[in-house]
Amino acid sequence: MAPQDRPSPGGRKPADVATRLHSAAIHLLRRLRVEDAASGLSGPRASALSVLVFGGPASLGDLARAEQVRPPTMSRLVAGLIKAGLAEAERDPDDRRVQRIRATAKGRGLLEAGRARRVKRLTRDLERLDPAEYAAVAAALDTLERLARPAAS
Amino acid sequence: MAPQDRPSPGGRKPADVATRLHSAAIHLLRRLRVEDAASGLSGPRASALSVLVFGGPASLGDLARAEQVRPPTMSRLVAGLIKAGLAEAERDPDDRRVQRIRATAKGRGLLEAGRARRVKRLTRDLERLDPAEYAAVAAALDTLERLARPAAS
DNA sequence: GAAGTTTAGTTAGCTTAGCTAATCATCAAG
DNA sequence: CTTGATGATTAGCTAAGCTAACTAAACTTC
Repeated sequence: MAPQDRPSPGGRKPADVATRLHSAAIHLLRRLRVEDAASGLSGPRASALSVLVFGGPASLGDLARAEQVRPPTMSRLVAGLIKAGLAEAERDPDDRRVQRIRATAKGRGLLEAGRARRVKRLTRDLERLDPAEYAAVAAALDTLERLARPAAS
Repeated sequence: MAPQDRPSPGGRKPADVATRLHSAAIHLLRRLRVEDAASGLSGPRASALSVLVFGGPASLGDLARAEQVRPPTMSRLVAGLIKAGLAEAERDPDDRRVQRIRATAKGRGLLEAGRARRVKRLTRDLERLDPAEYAAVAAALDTLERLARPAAS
């Protein structure tokens, strides 16, 4: 392993911070994933549904792009969501090639419940931090959100 | 977007911080995932290989637990890695039921290259932050790593 | 306005990844 | 030496990913 690959525990250089932040995000989500089994929703379906719930109605192509997946894949994913009563689709009257897909109340409810379980667990962990640590996380949030935004480059 | 979906922008309550942190982690990784196509490794394989590279040799059961996957799934995943020359396995001499699986030099190289691409992109983004934002992220790192650790509860 | 081009989605057919159930092999206890 | 427990594999299914090829609708161009 080359020397610069060691994240140098207290490293402040951007490459070190990036390495550690990347790893922390992976492990944080992996840990929270344990809660997902309870929802009955597969990962890809939950993820697609969340785009509909938090982003509002979208076309199939929009969804495919958002999920970084090819149109045929999203086509079947959406078909599954519709069959399960979690989403519904109608033809756009202005351009009858496109579908307007949206979450149903049932879909919204299921997704919110799943997300609530993950967030609840994370909330408990945050409540156990000492005040200084908690403040550090809270203070970094705005920036983390900016880094997470698609146009962050 | 429904009103309750806005996580109360300046929210400092643990539940708000948890919601925003959760969402930021998801979107951050989704954005970095764009870099993964170049590695030629599928997500699950890359993830399993990373456990071997960063955690050292492990048994098949260890890997399955780490990846939150059933043993048969990991069995096939490992078979794929071995066939591709990225990992190798040998029987544990003390208990010949268990396999000791480890990454090969080729596997390590491939994984490091992929991770390097993701980290490089994140590094560029970090370098564009102004000093105060950058400091806030760096200051939160230790705590974020603690939250990400399996035993964080 | 008919012909060609582009764009949105779907269908067909393949591979990979996930699961459960059943099996094999080895180890540990009695 | 049998019995039971444990690590891993095999068999066989469904879901999720892909590419290639297709349909349908909407533009463009003459």
